[in-house]
Amino acid sequence: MDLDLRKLRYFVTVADRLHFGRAADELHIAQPVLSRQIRALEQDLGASLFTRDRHGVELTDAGRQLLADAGPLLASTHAVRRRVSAAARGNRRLMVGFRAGIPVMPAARAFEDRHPDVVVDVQRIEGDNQAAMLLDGRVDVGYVRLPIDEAGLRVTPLYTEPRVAVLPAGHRFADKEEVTEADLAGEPLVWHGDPSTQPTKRPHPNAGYPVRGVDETLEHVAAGRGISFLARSASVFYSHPDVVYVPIPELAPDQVCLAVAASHTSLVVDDFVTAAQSTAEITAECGNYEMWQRGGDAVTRHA
Amino acid sequence: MDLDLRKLRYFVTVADRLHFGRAADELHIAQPVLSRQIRALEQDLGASLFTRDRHGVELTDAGRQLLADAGPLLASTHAVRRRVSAAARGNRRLMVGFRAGIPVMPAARAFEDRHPDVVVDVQRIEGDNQAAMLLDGRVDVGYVRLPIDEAGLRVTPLYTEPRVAVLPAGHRFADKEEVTEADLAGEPLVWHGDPSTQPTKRPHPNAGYPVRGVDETLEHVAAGRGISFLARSASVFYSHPDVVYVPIPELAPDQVCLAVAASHTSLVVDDFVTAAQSTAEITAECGNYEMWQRGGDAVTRHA
DNA sequence: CCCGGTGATGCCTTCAGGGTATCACCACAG
DNA sequence: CTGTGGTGATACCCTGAAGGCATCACCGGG
Repeated sequence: MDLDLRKLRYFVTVADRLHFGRAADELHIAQPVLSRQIRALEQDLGASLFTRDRHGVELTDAGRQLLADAGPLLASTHAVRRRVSAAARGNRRLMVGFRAGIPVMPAARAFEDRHPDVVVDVQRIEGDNQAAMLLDGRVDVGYVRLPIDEAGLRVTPLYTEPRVAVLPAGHRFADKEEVTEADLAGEPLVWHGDPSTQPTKRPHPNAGYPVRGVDETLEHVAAGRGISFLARSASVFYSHPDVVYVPIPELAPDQVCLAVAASHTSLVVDDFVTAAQSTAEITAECGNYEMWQRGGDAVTRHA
Repeated sequence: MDLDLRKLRYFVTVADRLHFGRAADELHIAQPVLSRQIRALEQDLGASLFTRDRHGVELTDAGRQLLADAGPLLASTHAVRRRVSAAARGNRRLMVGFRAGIPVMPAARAFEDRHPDVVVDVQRIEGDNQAAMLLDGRVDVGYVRLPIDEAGLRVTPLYTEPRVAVLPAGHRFADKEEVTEADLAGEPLVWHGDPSTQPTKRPHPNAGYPVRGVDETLEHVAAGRGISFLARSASVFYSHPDVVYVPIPELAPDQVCLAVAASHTSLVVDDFVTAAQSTAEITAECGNYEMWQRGGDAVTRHA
């Protein structure tokens, strides 16, 4: 009758490993049990999920579909647990995640004016975990930068901001007023995020070094392992003696959005989204936040 | 460990009825079983969900949070079942839902050019079921009209279109070129949708008659039970001898969006969204779809 | 003070989920 | 050609949770 989430979790493990024995090992159950559970799941769904021919387990079309759906589904069950526990503790906290350089406090203050009983917590998130943090409920709402996997999320565009190139101090373009993408073509790239989550979408197809967070980016660039790109506002908060920032106006601007887990039904969250939208308009248009207005053109709001 | 969806479904029933005995009856299980299952769920979540004091069961804060989350979660499990079954049948179909008057075929044709192997099915949806149809997978993608409960959905705005007032033939404004909201203030309203799903958000707070679909709306208006409002394009497809349409330019325009279940991860769906966005731009701007470009006053009237 | 209706408890049965031992199959080394 | 290692499937048993039935504890209204 109801989908069995335990079997679904087992399925995900088998689908990842494509090996019953090792999957069972990881799940700390015996292999025969796993075989039976998967078969039961197949019977329940009325579809075979794996082809077990000689030497090798392979996903069927149905299996691929289930694997694609299972992740968000399991994540949202975890999110439900978190939210219920929070509500049971008489939760008056809202966890707001943000990528480096995005100002959270204006929206938080506007929000706390309307909800004096709710405490806003803020927490840094990174490109490689921003979606997961939202999906499993570790943050209620997140200021994210594109690209992001929208599956399971409600994503509201806020504004865009130009990007800067991050170059080692001795770089041949380090003294330029600005650079173009063509100038830097062929340079090895220090890219932001885990290669398994965002293998495409990087500005250059070059091999390079995967990093987490702005600090690591700066260290790698300073060490001469490559160059990188940052949203301009992020560059304001981080500096390194052996690194320089050079505007690269040609590069597509960084898009800042507000994201909420699609399963997250809460008036409090909705109110924060509203507050964030109006304060984003103010920061973008009036520039009462210094770093937005630093040099160059004002940040443009994204339609 | 894993959330138990059976218990969750039981919980939803109890939370709806606020009565263990009747909930058990509806679930076709014995009442003691239900009591134990709910208690087990409370223990599993580490939170009490109901206050069972004398004469009445009441939801706690945690229970309200769980009730809000449980619906989308259970719906998405049904959606997963549907999608897996579809994939197992070697599904090459895409079910597209649409509200009355929204042209689907341009996007469907553009989509089928890119996916000759996929058959696009279209299906009418209504304001009171548009979200549910998407959430439980009965349609893969939906052309919806706002307002819609965005929980569990990814909603992409497409365009807006003006609305018309729907008046009985003998109405005092039936011969006007256009009317304003103030003109019609105080008129009883035939509103679209189930009162439990959209009790707010109607243009007027008047009492009125809930209906499903455009046909019923016209019947009620023709019978003199009230007036109503429609997107202009919807009015093109439906006529009634005793009903006239009058433009009401002042009223906020109807917003047409494309919605997808947030849990629905599929390249095919993403491609349809892309196709819909570009064709929406074309229909809105170039007017190769007649009814979109009809001049504001060219709305059809029926004496 | 009893009575009807509520949800909770106690006890039993059934069956799904877990374990161990083993089989059937196949590639490959000797 | 045959043994061997490694794969997933099958057989069989045990435990615990879900279900049913009977009953209790509680409380408001005659």
